[in-house]
Amino acid sequence: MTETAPFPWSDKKIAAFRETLLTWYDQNKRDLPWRRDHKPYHVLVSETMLQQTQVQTVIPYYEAFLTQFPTVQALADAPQAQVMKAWEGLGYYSRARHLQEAAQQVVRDYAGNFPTTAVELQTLQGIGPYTAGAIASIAFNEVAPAIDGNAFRVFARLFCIEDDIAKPQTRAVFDCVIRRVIDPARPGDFNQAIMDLGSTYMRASDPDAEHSPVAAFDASFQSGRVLDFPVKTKKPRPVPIAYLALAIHSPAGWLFMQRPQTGMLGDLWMFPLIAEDELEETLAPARLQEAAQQFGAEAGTTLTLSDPGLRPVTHTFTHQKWTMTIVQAETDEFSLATLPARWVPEPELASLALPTVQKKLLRRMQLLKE
DNA sequence: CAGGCGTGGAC
DNA sequence: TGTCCAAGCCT
Repeated sequence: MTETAPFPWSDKKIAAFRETLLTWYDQNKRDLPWRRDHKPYHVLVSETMLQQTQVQTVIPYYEAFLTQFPTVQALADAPQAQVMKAWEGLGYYSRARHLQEAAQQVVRDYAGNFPTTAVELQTLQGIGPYTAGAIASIAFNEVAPAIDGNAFRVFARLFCIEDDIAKPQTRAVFDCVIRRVIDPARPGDFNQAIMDLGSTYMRASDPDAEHSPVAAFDASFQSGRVLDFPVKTKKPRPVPIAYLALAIHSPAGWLFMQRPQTGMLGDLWMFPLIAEDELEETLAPARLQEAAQQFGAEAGTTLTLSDPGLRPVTHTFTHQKWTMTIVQAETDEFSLATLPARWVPEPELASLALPTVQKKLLRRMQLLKE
């Protein structure tokens, strides 16, 4: 479809689509925790967790998060470490930091009452065009599209839209189409119905377009090209990276470092890592000494290597594949340098926000169950 | 704009 | 094991 082509659906067809979609939704919508009410704070928390994350994964995190931080005020006032801990294992950790920042913005700039328009909502940290549209439509009945992966896929199929959804500029094409079709009487339900459709009959893999309630409106189905849509360029495969993970133990516990706020696994705690390409060969004791000195150990500190036999741990991220060789060492406690580092006794491991990759290391060392 | 940013499930 | 995917946002 080009920008100059006339809109392919008549007003009558648009009305029929809305009726069909919403009738199906009213009878078949999933019973999800965040559909119990339409409070903007609840919508914000759920939509943030749902970014690039499946419903099944989010449900327990959502329940626990709202128990711990029941109001936007409570989240704004909470210690940041507590928020990161609540996010542990969910991934994309900047979402947690941004979510709390947004709560603080609402408290500080809006006296605790959420702004009610998509345009204003987008000024809050972590809220982009999708989440703003979702909150505005669901909580405040604004006629605003909420264009996520489901909406891209559903409308690409309904209209056989060939534009590459991986390109940012494509959003405008879909925004234009959806504004034509969205039901102005029930924008929030319309957006959620599209998502339910996109996760059932019109899912990415193994779709069931034949039995879809909107099969009659589905141009890709009518032309036998369901799997040709949406058009989306593929992402590069993960780059392999080899690390040594330094598991340094003293009577005070294990040496952990807090990762920088920006970048991967920001604010979370891990063993110090050394990229293997920074090393000549395997880790000589002298190199371990050198590394320990960076954390504050004096030159004479004795480090005894232990348990060299652990198999490496692998962990794949979206864009990197890590292989980590664990180097365990025993030492006397030394005072840590200015780095964001701590000695962590084993009972306190549970109170730190640890990424899954760190938990894998601990499991391999049998310091964590499972 | 392109690329960075996690994790778990499905196949 | 590899590959792709899932209710995106930030820089």
